Amino acid sequence: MSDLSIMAKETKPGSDLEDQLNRARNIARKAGKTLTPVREHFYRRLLVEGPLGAYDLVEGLNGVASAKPPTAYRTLEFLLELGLIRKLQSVSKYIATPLTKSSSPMAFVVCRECGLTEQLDCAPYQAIIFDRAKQNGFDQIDSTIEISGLCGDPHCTDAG
Amino acid sequence: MSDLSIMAKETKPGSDLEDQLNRARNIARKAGKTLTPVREHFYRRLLVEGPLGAYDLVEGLNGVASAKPPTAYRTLEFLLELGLIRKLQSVSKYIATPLTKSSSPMAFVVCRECGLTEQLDCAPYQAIIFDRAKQNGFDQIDSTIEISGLCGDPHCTDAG
DNA sequence: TGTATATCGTTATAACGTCACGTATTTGCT
DNA sequence: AGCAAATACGTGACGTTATAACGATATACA
Repeated sequence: MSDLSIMAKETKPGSDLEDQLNRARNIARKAGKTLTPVREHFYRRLLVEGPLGAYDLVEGLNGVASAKPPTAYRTLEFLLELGLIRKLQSVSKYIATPLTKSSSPMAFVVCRECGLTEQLDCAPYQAIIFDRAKQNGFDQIDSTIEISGLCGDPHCTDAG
Repeated sequence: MSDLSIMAKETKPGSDLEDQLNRARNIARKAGKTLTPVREHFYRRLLVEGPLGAYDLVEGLNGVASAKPPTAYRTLEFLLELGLIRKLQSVSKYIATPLTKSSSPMAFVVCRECGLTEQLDCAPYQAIIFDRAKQNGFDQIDSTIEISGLCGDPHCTDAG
C-alpha cells in the first residue's frame, strides 16, 4: 500500500469508476490528505448516481460511518476543495466533476421541475464573463455557472 | 385613485425611487394585480438596501403587516413573477431589477465573504450560453447568471 | 513523551422554505 | 341587493439545508 500510483495502474484497468477513484486518491495524497471510507463512499455515489443532496448522502451511509449532517458537510467540503465535486447552488446538490476538468470552467442547466442536469459546453463565453468579474475587482472566481430551465420532458414543460 | 398612470407623472417627478414604485404599480395593474402595502414595502426595501433575505424582509415589517415566512415568500414570488426583483440563488437573497431590465439577461458577481454584489454587463455572452441550453432541449431559461468570487476588499481577499 | 494535525462523532440550533387551512376583502355577475 | 369567485393575507406546524461548539481518536514526528 506504499505506492498508490502503481495501484492505480493495476486495479481494474478500463473501469471508469476505478480510474476516477484512483485519480481521487492521488489528488488527495498530493494534498497531504487521505480518501477515507466516508469520503470515498460519498464520491463514489456522486459519480454513479449524479447530483445528490447532503442529506441524501447521509442516508445512504449504512454502516460506513455514523451519518450526521456535520460529517456530511465536512466530507463535501473536502471533496469540493480537491475539485472532485462541485456544488449546484440553485438546487443545493453536489455533482462529481468529470475527469480532466477539476478546475476548468463548467456550466450546467438544471431542470427546475425534475432536476435533470446537463453539462453545457461553452467555456470560452464563461471565460469572458469571469474576466468581467475580474475587471470589477473580484478574484478567486468559482468557475461554475448554473442556469435554470425546463427540460424537454412534457411533464416539466407543461407544469411550468 | 382611478388613473395610476397619471399619478405616475405627478408624484415627485425626478425621484428614482418614486419612478420605480410607479412603474411597479403600472406593471402590477397591467397584470390585473395590486401593489399592496406589504408588496410595496418589500420592493422599496430591496430598491434602497440592496440584496436581502426573506427573513431580513420579514423583520423590517414593523406594523405594515404581521410578518410570518409564508407571507414573505408569497410577496417575493409576486415580485419575481412581475420581474421587479430577482433571486440570487447562491446566497438565498433577493435583489431589485434595474429599471428597463425586467426580463433581459443579467449577471451578478457575489463576494462570498462579505456579500457585496455587483451587476456585470455581458448580455451577449449570456445569450450564447442560454442558446446552448436551448440546444440541449431546455426552455424557459431563467436569465440570471450568478458567479461567486472574492471582492477587492483586503478583509475578503485575505480570508479566502 | 508530548505536541500538532487530521479525522470523525454528537448535540443542538440556525437559516431558509413550504403546507394546509382559515379569514377578510374585492370584483363581477345576475 | 345577493352571491360566487378571485385576490390577498394571517397562522401554526413542519420540512429542508447548513453550521456552531465541543469532544474523541488516531497518526506523525520532534
